[in-house]
Amino acid sequence: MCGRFSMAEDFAVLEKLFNLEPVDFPLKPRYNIAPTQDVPVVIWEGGRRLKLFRWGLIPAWAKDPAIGQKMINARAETVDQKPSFKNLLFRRRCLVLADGFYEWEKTGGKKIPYRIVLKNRKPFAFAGLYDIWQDSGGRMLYSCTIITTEANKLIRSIHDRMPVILNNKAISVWLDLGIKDIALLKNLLVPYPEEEMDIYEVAPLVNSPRVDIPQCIEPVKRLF
DNA sequence: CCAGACGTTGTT
DNA sequence: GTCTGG
DNA sequence: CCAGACGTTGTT
DNA sequence: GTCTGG
Repeated sequence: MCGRFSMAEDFAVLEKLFNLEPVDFPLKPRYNIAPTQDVPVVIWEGGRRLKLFRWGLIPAWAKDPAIGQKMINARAETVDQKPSFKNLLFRRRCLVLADGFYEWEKTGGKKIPYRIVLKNRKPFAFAGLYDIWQDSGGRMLYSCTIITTEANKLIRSIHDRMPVILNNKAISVWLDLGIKDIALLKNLLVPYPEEEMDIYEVAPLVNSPRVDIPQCIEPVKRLF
């Protein structure tokens, strides 16, 4: 699963790396992003546009936006079958930008946080879906979900699910809403190669969603 | 037909 | 135990 | 995802 | 909106 991640990179770097249209708002570095918070996403609007959407998908038909707290992930295996996601797969695909994500290893009564990054330490893109919800006053609320798949060998050591990360080629396909071939799209929703990733233990201070400081992404230093 | 749910994860 | 808030 | 709250009444 | 259960 993916229930927490980081995105501390400057937007200028993201512009260059992902070929974005000029970004006209500042991005604060985030070391511990939790569900219900705004996350940087990219959608196609005559170019790759960076936006901030709320994490936790609130479907257009929802009466209570609280449902979004349960929709932080969508399973790749069933995303084309679930009523909540099926249509979005064709109409509202997005990227969610990150530079690392957290998974917790649960053994016995203990819970140890780990951070997973790319070996090249560059930001990357999760495969996401979004929707637009309107409150009673007609105010639009954009929200998104991150697609998950089975864990690769590296991550399987602590957890059996991981978010889908798209390489450059897959990013272009995912953002092209002209592409509606389900098989083609689902082929993108696979585990990222473990040989291109690193994993390391971090301090439990990351557990609290209120803590959003650089120490969240630092490796735990052992005393021996 | 209408009513009611619509999700994931982990654990048991 | 389960739900809500971050 | 984890942390933290979880209730009512009446009074200010 | 769309699917499932009754």
